[in-house]
Amino acid sequence: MTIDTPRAGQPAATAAEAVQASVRQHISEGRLLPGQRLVDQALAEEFGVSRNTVREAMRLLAADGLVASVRNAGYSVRTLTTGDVHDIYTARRLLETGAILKSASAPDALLADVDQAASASEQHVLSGDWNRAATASLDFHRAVVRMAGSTRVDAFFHNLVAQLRLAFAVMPDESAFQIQWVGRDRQIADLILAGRRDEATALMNDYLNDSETQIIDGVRAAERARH
Amino acid sequence: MTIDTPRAGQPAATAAEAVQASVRQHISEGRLLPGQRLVDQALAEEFGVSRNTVREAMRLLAADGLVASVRNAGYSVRTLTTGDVHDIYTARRLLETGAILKSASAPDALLADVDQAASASEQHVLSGDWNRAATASLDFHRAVVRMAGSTRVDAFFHNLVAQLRLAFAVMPDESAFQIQWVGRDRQIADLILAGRRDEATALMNDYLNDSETQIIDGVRAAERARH
DNA sequence: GTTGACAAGATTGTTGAGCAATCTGTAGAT
DNA sequence: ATCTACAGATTGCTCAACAATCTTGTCAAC
Repeated sequence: MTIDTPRAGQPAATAAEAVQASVRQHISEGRLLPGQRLVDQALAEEFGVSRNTVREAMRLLAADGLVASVRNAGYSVRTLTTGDVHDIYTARRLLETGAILKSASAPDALLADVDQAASASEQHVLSGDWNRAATASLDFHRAVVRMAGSTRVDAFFHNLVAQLRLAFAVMPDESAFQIQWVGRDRQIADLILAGRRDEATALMNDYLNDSETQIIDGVRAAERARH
Repeated sequence: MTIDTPRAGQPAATAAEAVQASVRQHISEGRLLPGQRLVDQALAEEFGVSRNTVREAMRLLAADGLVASVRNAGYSVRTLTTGDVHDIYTARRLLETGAILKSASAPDALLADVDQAASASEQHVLSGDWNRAATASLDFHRAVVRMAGSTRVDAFFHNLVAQLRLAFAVMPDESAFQIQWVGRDRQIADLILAGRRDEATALMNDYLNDSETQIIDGVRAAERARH
């Protein structure tokens, strides 16, 4: 692992935040796989910071649920159980369908974001880049949740999605898994924009149920393979 | 401030977590008021731990939104703006009404918890203890959200409520503010238990709107009083 | 009286070394 | 094969120190 150049958006005010952001990004991009151990001494040397600084970053990541910690034994990239996946999808159903129902009172700009995110996702599929398509699809869902109008809910959902990526990483064929959703994103977006909210929520529920089923199968297979 | 004896439930595995839990509790109970500065050197001495340990606790509290931090200037108990209050109530409307709609598929035990929490709240009003009544009322709302069936949503809502307490603290007459809700909690609980979910969500929405209005007025008054 | 510049103090951000507690894995004894 | 004891690894935490930066108080200029 190497130190990332600070992202343009957030200049990473402190060293601990830079470490946190970098490790989080590595996890999101699948460069750090679930179960991977994170030894603070080693991280400190790689990032060129002190152990205390790494520890602060690890604590924050652990609070976010991305890193598991066992006292006096070590940190590691979290491995999600099937129970975790179900919990995350239960939360997604609540937030995403709820946000659709509240879309009646959402400002036009947020509706436009939803439309745009669905289109961006389609573009990446056409150009065959499933990895970007997957990211764009998640951005679409974040745009949906943003319609609810709460920055705190946005942040929570953002973290939920980051955790979900831990499960994506263990899917046997992630490209085939990811590509199938894009068309459904478009359908949901159209129903939202048309104001047909009940149909949109129904479709969203189907989507989430199907996605959950597949991921739980994948996680279960990975669990068995580990033993 | 003094060091709390570790709570029975969670033995506070590490020193940093003990500090975090203690400061959080002090904030919840109104012993630390919004704007109060939290100097790590001073906290370290009071808790008998090192500065680094206090810093880790402050970072976690800042991530939770309970503590504000300005680089090289200091930590302080967060002061909520009217925008923050609105954001929190927008989140509450989404989560609480959504949870009620999902109560159809909630296990009986969780419904029983909702009933019990509403009753406990009433009891404390009868015995005139508005402070406990307020806590019990919030517990009722947490029980409602728990019906949604996601531990991650529970934790998020728990934190949301903790932030809201920052606003309660600046209400001119908190006892009068708190007592008025208890009867409505009971009504909502009865509608949920009767399976009249649409009426329950409508009543919940009214409740949250009224509560938001009053708190925003209180926060606005406190803002003016500060200048 | 208000404004602005400047210096002094306070506080955080971070480092680096060090020690105790505890987990993990290994080698040996039964 | 199972259990035990030991050694190594890793975390949790402390302490002292220094640089960067924010805040406050002072003083002069307008």
